[in-house]
Amino acid sequence: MARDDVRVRFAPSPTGYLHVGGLRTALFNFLFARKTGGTFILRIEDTDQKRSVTGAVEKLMSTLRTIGIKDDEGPDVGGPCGPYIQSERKDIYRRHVDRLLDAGVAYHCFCTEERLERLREAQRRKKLPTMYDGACRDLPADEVRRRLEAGEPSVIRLRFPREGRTVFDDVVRRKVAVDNELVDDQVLIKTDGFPTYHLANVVDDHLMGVTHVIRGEEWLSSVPKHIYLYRAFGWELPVFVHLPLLLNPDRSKLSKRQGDVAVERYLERGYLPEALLNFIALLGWHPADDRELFSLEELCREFSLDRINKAGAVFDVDKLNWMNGWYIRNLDLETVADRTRPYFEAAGIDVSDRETFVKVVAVARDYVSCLEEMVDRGRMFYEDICFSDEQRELVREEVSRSIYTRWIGEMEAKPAWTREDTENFIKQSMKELGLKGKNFYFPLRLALFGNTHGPDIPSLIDILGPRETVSRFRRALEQV
RNA sequence: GUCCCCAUCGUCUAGUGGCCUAGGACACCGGCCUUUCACGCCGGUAACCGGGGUUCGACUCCCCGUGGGGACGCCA
Repeated sequence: MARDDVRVRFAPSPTGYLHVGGLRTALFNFLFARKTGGTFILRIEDTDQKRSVTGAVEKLMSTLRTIGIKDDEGPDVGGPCGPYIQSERKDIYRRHVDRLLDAGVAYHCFCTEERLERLREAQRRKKLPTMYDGACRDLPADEVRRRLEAGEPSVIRLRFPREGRTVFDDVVRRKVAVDNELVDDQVLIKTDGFPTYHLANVVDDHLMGVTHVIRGEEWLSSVPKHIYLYRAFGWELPVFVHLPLLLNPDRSKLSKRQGDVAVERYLERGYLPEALLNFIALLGWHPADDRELFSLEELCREFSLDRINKAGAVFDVDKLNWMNGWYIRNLDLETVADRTRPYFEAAGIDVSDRETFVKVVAVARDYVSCLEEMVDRGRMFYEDICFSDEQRELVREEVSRSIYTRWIGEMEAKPAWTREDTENFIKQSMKELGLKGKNFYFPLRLALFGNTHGPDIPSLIDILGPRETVSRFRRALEQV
């Protein structure tokens, strides 16, 4: 299977955002191209004018770019098979459908949408399969010509054979068979002159030299139509690879209604491209061993079509959160700081003191599963602490006040204060005040950090610096 | 309703007839580490949908059920 002329494509429709299922399809295509040394094509399927959203193509490409999936050919980088936007290829489809018309493989249909709707309704009532009844399938040629010339709205349908059986191979499901009589006369060209997915997809895949069609399982049942088109044109079939669906927690097809499906939403909240890609690669695919932390380069090396799963996969946000947290904790600290910075700035926090900010990130990253959460784990280093009633009670206790007073005295007496000084004085003051454990540490952390739980005291004082530390003790002492 | 596809812990999955007393990861529970929480480390609970075959032997192969999903649009 390892051919060096592999050509695959990701062909999204520009709906305004990138669906996580789409990202998975894009990723698998990309990985297969990289693995085989093939070409990854990006093609925009915008043949539905009603669904077209302005700016969606640019947004889609920018999302793909930030996530690290780069196309070898596409609307942005060009290539020998352009244009890569289907709305700019209208005449190509028109030319091809004429060939089908001439060969009698397609026909004009004048049925109105209302008639079709009534037809389907009647079929449903009679518990029959819902499909076109072929009313216009055998219209006399002169009648067709007359109605066309009269300007009557029409579509062009595929004249699908009514007997026989279509059997085809799929890399994931092996053999799939469908009785031809159950395959509908699919509309190829709509009233507005635009092609439907089925026509555009087959024509473009052939013209663009696509060797492997890797896409979601929702397309499996329309493969017979596509195969019939390939044969009608006299073209070689691509290899079909239908990926298992991504599912909601209730196991229905992953949809907006049950959580976030827009990749942009995850990116906004600080899910790292590394984590998103790693996580999504494991949905429907598994490496040969038990590893599950992979960089994109490693995925490119390990990926193979024969380890793709058949069953649908639930998109488990819990595991994504764990994996994203893992990346936040294990990626280079400076890199994480760079990527975290915009979140603090958006919250109006001045983090221009880089050295301090990196320290904040270093302690905060142990607590979060996405970058957005870093702000709540780090803002107390930049903002005045606000105590709850319960916390204020602890701060006001005599022991607490004695700790603060003792520390202020010690720190003000010393011109410089190091981390080592903190460590030493913790021991010393504990002994002096006769305190230990939580009785000592909770009041201390509360005054400095605003919470009894959190990073260790030396880290807190290291980040705050002696001046701010002393002033926080004073503020604690002022609590009434 | 019709057709197609699928079926191992709650979830993602390993498993291609004996290596399975069914492995890993997330989540959950417990322990350790630690001044606390978190991180980390260690351990635990937890699954082969059911019934028939085939076979010396089935999680693995076949059939039938059952369950789930997808498609059935002049959407992709």
